[in-house]
Amino acid sequence: MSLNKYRFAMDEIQKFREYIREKGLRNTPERELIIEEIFSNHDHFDAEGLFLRLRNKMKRVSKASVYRTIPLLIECGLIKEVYFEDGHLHYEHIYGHRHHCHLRCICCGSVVEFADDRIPRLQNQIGKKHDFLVTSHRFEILGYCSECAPGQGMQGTCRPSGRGHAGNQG
Amino acid sequence: MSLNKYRFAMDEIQKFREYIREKGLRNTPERELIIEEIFSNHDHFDAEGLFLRLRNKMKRVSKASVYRTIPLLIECGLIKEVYFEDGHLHYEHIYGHRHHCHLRCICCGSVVEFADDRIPRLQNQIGKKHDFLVTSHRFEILGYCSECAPGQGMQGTCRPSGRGHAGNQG
DNA sequence: ATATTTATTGAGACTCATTATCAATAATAC
DNA sequence: GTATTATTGATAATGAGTCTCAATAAATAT
Repeated sequence: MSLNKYRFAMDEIQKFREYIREKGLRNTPERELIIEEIFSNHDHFDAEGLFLRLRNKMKRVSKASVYRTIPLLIECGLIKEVYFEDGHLHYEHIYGHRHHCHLRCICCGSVVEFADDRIPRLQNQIGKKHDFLVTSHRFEILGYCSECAPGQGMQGTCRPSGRGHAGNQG
Repeated sequence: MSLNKYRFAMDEIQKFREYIREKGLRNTPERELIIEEIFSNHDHFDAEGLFLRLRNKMKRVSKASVYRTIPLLIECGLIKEVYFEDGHLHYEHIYGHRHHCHLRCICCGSVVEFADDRIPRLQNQIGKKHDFLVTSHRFEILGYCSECAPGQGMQGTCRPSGRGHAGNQG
């Protein structure tokens, strides 16, 4: 882990500690290990994978604690859900990503991140119109990546989407 | 079921029959019962609820058949996934809805549909930019509805989100 | 009509992600 | 240091969704 990354994780741990204190909860080494692990990597992750990464590094944290910590991190805004695929949720942490959305291949599952200034504007206008206090949005565009586009021959590599079906959207 | 609604469902069943034929599959009364039930109602639905609705109307269709039919209906574009909440996916059928997105209250779970002409345009521009053949999108705005907005007193009615956590998004 | 082929069905077993249980432990407040 | 009580880990329980398999029934050919 680079010095930089470590410093970033420290900032996030600090934010988490404050949140915990405000809620009258308790700070624990297990929770800090989980946050450090999340912020040591910029990829999307899921609960099981996170648990295994910790275990492989000999950080003893139970699966139950991983599952219990994720909602706390969501509540304090350090991570967010990005999509439901293969029967479970996938998350990402907020550091070092400007706010962005996802373009996802419905064939091979590959994901491209994108950002567009018009999206937050749209979000706010629509929220105002319907009298919602908007906190966030999720914009996901689905289709075929260049590798998987029909008629390009690469379709054999596409895996069927697993449990929960990540299928088409109108 | 009004005459009108019945006619609509027939159109959809027709579309489904063609899809089934093209794929070399077989049409069955169970599948037709499932489609009729879906199109008899304009609300969002989930697999379990659909199964129970059928059962309450004494239409004998097994849960397995419900689960097996849903992906077929997604593939042929008659229904689509709208969100993952309370540990499972929720769907809607396409009839009588122009394409729209959802504004969802992260507190009480209420959903408002909205449509905006700028969204499909955005989708296409972004798809082109990243060399994706776009088929669809899902734009979900999260926040607090007017009933649940912080500082408005109604927060006691908010239910915690269940399994899978429908929590905040950046 | 009848026979043939094979997709579909239903019941229930199974998988696997997530949550609940509970006794032991350990943060925090006093 | 003691009391209070949130948290932990191990594991049981839950529940959504899938698989299995023998029986059934569409579609098609005869």
